[in-house]
Amino acid sequence: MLLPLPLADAYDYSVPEGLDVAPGRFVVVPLGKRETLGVVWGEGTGAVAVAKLRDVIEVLPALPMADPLRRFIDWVAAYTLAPPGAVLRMAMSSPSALEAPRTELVYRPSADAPDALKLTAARRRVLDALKDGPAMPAAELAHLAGVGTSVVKTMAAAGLLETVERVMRRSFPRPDGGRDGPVLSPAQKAAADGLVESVTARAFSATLLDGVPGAGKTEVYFEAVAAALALGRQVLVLLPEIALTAQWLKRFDDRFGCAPAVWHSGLTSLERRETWRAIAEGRIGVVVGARSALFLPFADLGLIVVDEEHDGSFKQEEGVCYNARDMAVVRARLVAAPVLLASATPSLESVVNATSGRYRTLHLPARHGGNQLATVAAVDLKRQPPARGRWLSPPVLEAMTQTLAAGEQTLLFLNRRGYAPITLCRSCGKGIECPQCSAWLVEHRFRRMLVCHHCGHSEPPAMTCKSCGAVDHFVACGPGVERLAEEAQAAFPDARVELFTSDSLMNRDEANAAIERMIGGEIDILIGTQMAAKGHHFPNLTLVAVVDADLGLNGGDLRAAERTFQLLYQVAGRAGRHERPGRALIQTYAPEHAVMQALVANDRDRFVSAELAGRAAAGMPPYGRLAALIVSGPDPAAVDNVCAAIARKAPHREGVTVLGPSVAPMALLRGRHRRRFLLKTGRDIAVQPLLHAWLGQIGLPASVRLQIDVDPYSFM
DNA sequence: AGCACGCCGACT
DNA sequence: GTCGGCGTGCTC
Repeated sequence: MLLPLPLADAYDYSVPEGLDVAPGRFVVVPLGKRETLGVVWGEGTGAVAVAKLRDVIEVLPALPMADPLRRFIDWVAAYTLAPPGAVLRMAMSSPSALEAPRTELVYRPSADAPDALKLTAARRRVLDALKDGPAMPAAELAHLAGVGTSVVKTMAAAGLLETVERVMRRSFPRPDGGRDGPVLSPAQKAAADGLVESVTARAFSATLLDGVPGAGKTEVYFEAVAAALALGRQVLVLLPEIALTAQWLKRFDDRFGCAPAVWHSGLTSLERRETWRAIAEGRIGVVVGARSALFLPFADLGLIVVDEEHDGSFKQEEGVCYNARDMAVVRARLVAAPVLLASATPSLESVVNATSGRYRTLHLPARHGGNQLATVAAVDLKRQPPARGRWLSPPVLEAMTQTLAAGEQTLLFLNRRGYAPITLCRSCGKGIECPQCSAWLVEHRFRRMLVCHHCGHSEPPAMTCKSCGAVDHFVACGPGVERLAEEAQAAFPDARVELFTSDSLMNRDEANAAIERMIGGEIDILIGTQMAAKGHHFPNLTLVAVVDADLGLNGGDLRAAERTFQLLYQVAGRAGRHERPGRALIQTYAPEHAVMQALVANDRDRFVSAELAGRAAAGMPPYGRLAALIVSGPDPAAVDNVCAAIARKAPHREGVTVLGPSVAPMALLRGRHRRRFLLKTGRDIAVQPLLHAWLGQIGLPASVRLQIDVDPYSFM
């Protein structure tokens, strides 16, 4: 039995006579003093003494976990070096879905109905209400017939009605794949035909759909969704959580006549349970979800779409470290279904897979007469700096003035929440730090709090400096979106300025309302973090200003340039997506940087080739493999001891380099001191056996954790 | 992940 | 004298 716990292996149990424990069955087993759920994984190994084995308590009536999903769990565990049970846990995210579903009593006329003439008027109305209709619960029936429930109950007692127990299930509307889609351009049509073909082939294939913003990628993959629905198969669409917006759902509804099932962290336990079950029973046609949806128990998965496939949020960096984009390809292979990766700025990994022929590529050029790409210009902050203590440069202010005068909208993009990223004491020069992390506390004026963006610690702003005791000597340094809003409002007192961040908009409804206000023209200047930049189309938005384009380039990690390019390309693409031409202004201290040059020249491909050449020369992904080891614990000395042991046993092999230990950029996180190793190997070396052999020899004190991140995305 | 066991500080 | 804090270790 595999238990959804971070145990090294499956556990063996004895099976009492008469229990059906076919592989995949969900079971309840004893574990220590408690009971836990598990899944039958296969025959026991015999490694545990028979005397130690305990009996399976119960086999649950739930549908068994399908073979491809079990193989997927094993595959992910083997690849990420996570305990298989930890991966299983992600596939059992709604344990209550395994319990026997709740039932209700419903009433229908009994077969031997007596002479209707002998009935009272009330009783006749009850029978009329049931005529030709479905059986229904007493309350509903009584309401419909205009009687009390006691009439229904006595009729049942008298044998006029009979009761049936019916399982209560939430019903999900079936998206209609047969509806006519929009008229596609010839290029869209060609791409859509290619995708439909791979869906009907009912075989594994991987396709990269590469198209500029506004080229109509969604419409194209909706054709593939329709084809899968026509075959009666299920579809999974993975989106970055932030891009799962009301606008996306509306487009889906317009195309298929109803909403898809959604899967994300915000669902209630009831929603999770009903959705999970309906997916397992094949009653749901399309699921749109964040990365965790990859582990849902699809009955008959016929297509996986990973939209915005380059997005870093597909990478999970805690617990089981996996990249949902890559694992989606694996899952598709195991269920023999096609997978589609879509992006306007494909990841370098996908670009290489496409050019090597592992993925098929479909290109979507910009549509004729359709959306014009914004013209992008860099503002050199060395030559045209903002006024002291301000963050908007003269060219940006000038462009905003013109845009306002034209009655059009501006987006100021700054990927920094809060008022100011650092608060300094003017007297001693020290910044206010998080007590648990090596990070500055960020001032949030909106919430009147100092907040750590890494661990969630927050404290009210103090008057006295903890370092030197100076009173009221604090000064906010650097811009956050809240401060930018203040500046924009001061510069344009008559403009309607609004903040669009996860702090100012507490939930989905508030965010949707803000989007509606923006679309409805009730906002002149929108100020936002990447939340505002992803997945929204604002028809009257014609100016985008990137306030600090260099932000993502600092730190200089492997993907800094790639990430910055992808983000800014996407942000710039927000401007002028309809009839109006748009422009994007990018404030930077490094206008000569390859990222800025590529953005200004709108030359994505040249940037990608240059970046790939650099990666190839350095033996970095996608041309080499990386694995990160993060050693952490509350006691730095204990952490260093473990690091020393790891370093001593480091493999010495051709094509294998071990870097570290080094103090992690986030040297302290949630009170744990952190050190990092980086294992770098050639593409042809399997890192898992290497890591297994290496780290298997390391003994860990209980307080020290060793996290393995195969294919790391960030380097914090 | 739970849950117990175990060894050191403030309470009836 | 105990209650209880969470570090450490085990569960087929």
